[in-house]
Amino acid sequence: MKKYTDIQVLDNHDGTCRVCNIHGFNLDKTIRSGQCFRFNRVGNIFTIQSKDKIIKAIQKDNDTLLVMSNKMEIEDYWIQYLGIDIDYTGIPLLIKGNNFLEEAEKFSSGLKIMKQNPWETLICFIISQRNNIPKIMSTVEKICRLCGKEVELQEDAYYTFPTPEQLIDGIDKYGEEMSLGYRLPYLDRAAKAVLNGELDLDKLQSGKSTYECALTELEGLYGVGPKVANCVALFGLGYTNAFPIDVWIQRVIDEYFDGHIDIGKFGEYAGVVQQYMFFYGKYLGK
DNA sequence: CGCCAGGGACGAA
DNA sequence: TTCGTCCATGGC
Repeated sequence: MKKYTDIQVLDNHDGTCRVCNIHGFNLDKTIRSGQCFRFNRVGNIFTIQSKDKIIKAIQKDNDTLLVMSNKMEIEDYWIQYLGIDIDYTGIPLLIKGNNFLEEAEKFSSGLKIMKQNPWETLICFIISQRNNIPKIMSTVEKICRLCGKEVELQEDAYYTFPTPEQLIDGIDKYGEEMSLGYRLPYLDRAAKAVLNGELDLDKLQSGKSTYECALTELEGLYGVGPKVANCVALFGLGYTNAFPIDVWIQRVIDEYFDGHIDIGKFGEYAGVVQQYMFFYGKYLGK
């Protein structure tokens, strides 16, 4: 998969930067397509958090983003995090002739697969089980508030995403108060596996391991099945071929693909196609 | 294989 | 107001 090399970050010297040549990247579609759960939108201003970092971002036009952060952090972290640098021009050829996918691609244009922090992605998608997006977001916010550290931005208080250690301490301290339900032991055991070195998420990233290897490792965790493992592989580990199947995707497959889809032909873009199906299918569903 | 387990938000009825 | 459903998984 090709990467854009001409994206420019221009410092406005007022605490903000302009990110130019973003090749049609759409912030709203990307953030609100159900990949990430730590954001807040007021009008066209998105506040986005990852680990201990935080930005405010506004889409100015098709080719420009205004981001409140420093140039280095935007270049080294947020552009990759938001998936702005990945070129999807190979997709139209792969879905040619399939009416549903062509419509979905049109509807989703500018939506990118994010490259989130693996640990954060794992915890968020364990929490996502059998929950809807508003509930996932409030639960994630809650574990950050209870277990993370307070940080301030423009006189507002925010909370960092807890480290494995902080999460374990928080679970000991607050337990059921965290309203995690049956997911509580899943989170506890995942955090302990990372802390004691049993699970090295960094080594599972694309380029350092394989999709099959990563999936096996993830599914070995208590409370992690194929759905969550594929979400972590796709949104956190960089395996764009991962194809998580949730109730929405299953509904789309049943309704528009006669109950079966051959994802092999989408190759490394399978996960992107899946996200188009999710985003468009959910829109059609309501 | 089928069923059940926390819980809370949300929309349909 | 009640009821079904929501980006699942493990235990039985």
